[in-house]
This record gives sequence, structure tokens and C-alpha cells, in this order.
Amino acid sequence: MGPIRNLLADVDVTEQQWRVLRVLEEGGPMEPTRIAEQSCLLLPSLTRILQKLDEKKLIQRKTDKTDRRRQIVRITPRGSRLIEENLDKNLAFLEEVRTRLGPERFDTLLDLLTALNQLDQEPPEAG
Amino acid sequence: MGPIRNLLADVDVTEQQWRVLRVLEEGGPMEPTRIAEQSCLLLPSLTRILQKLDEKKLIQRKTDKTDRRRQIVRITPRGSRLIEENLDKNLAFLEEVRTRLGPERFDTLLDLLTALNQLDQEPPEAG
DNA sequence: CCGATATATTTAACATGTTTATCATTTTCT
DNA sequence: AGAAAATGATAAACATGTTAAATATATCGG
Repeated sequence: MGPIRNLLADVDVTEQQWRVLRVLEEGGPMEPTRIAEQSCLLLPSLTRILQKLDEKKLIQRKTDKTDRRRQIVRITPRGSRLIEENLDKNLAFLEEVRTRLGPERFDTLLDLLTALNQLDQEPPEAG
Repeated sequence: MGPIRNLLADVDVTEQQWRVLRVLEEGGPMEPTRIAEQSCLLLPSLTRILQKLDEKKLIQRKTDKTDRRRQIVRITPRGSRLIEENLDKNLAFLEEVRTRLGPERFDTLLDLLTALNQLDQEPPEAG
């Protein structure tokens, strides 16, 4: 992922911050708990990341009116612009990796990783 | 990896520290640079890990006589005993994951990850 | 032999991973 | 209603990931 980190470093965001921004861009405003699920981050990490993104004015947060424990996070226009300006290069790199590894093997890898990740959610066999 | 971390936490070592110990146990005394390669760790991380392992008396270090920039790291008897006492449980967990994911799929996953890792070492196609 | 380079390791600084604890708010149960 | 349990988010503490810089030693070229 080095090349991706380099791309993102130019615009002063980390891989994880980028991932959070993309989740918000594609999924719309949502709560930290759901962001964490979708970006594969634990809440304590996400808390710090949201603080950084907030300082950089790439997201906004407001507490939910009906449940004041919750908050709603939304990406700012500035955040959207950052994504728009860098998404192509990121996807291009991903495609390059997919090509170099072999498209079928690449897709298989993603499937297997997803399956492995699922194992953690399921209970282990009772036998 | 949660379950493995729990096992290791009982004997006060982290996953990475465990990995370094296993590399030393299987590969014999060697330099930090080679440990880093074999345990997939960057040198700055390894430096700290070796310091911790040294404090715990699980490894010993001495500077190489012919090249005083280098050092030779070796596992102590105490370190070997720690591995001996925990290796079975670790391998058992690995086998459980392999079974739950499906042995063929598991092996395929390892192959693909290795191939992906190789990509980083190779130069990208010049086209 | 000496200065420029290269190599092995460490340090520094900042971000995240991970576990446990805490805080505020809400829900549940009686 | 009110105490207890649950939930969403944050804080704290420690370990590692990552990049850049620093240190020490060794090697190379003239």
C-alpha cells in the first residue's frame, strides 16, 4: 500500500482517514458505530480519526436529537472534493495490483479475506 | 487473531514478540535485519520489540566482532521454554481456522497473500 | 590515508491497533 | 418513578506501523 500512502500523504490524509471519508461519501451521513463497521476500524481508533478529520474540516458532527448518546457524522464539501480529486488515482493503483496479481486470483483473494473475516463474527462449531 | 492474542497475553508476550521468538527458535541466532525480513516487521518496530524481549530475558544480544555495526540476537533458554509451552495451543488454533475456512481455501489464501507480498518486492512492469 | 558513501541499527514523531475503563444517556424491569 | 443494566462514544495506556532523521561503523575511490 506504500504507493497509495504516498498519494494520500500529498493531500495530508492517512489510509484510514481516506477510508472513513469514502464510507461517508458513499453511505451518506451516519453514526460512528456504523462507520467503524464499514471501514473495519475499532471505535477507539475511529474516535481519534474523526477528531483529526474534524480539525481538517473534512467532516462535520452533530449529536442526534432523539438520542443524545449518538452523533451523526457527515462529510463536508471540502471532504467530497478531496475524494473527487484523488479517487481516480487510487482506483488506478488498485487496478494495477489486480492486473499484476492476475484478476481471477485477485478476486479470489478478496473472497477469501471476506470469508476469513466472517469467521470471526460466527460462533465456532460447538463440537 | 483475538484468541491467539489472549493465549499469548497470559504469558505476557504480544503477537509480534511471539513471532520474533519463533523466528529465532527456528532459524537460530541472527541479525536484526534478517529477523525483520522473516517476521515481516520494519526495523524501527523490531528495535523496540527486541528491547522488550531483552528486558524480559527472552533473548540476548551481542555485537558482532568482525563488524561492530551488526549484532547477533539469540533466544535464551527461558525464551525457548516459553515457545515450547505455548506452541501446541497456537498451532491448534491455526488448524481450527484452517478447518473452519476449509483447508483448500486456507492454503489458497496463504498462497495468494504470499504472491501479493512478492509484488511489492518486484519492480512494476515498465510499460 | 582520507573524505565521500554505504550499511546496520537506533531514535523521534506521529498515527493507528488493542484492551480496559469511564462518561453520558437511554432502556429495562419492577 | 427509580435503580440496574445496556448502549454510544470517549479516554487512557501501552504496543506497533510508518516515515524521516540521526548514529555508529565500515567500505570505496582517489
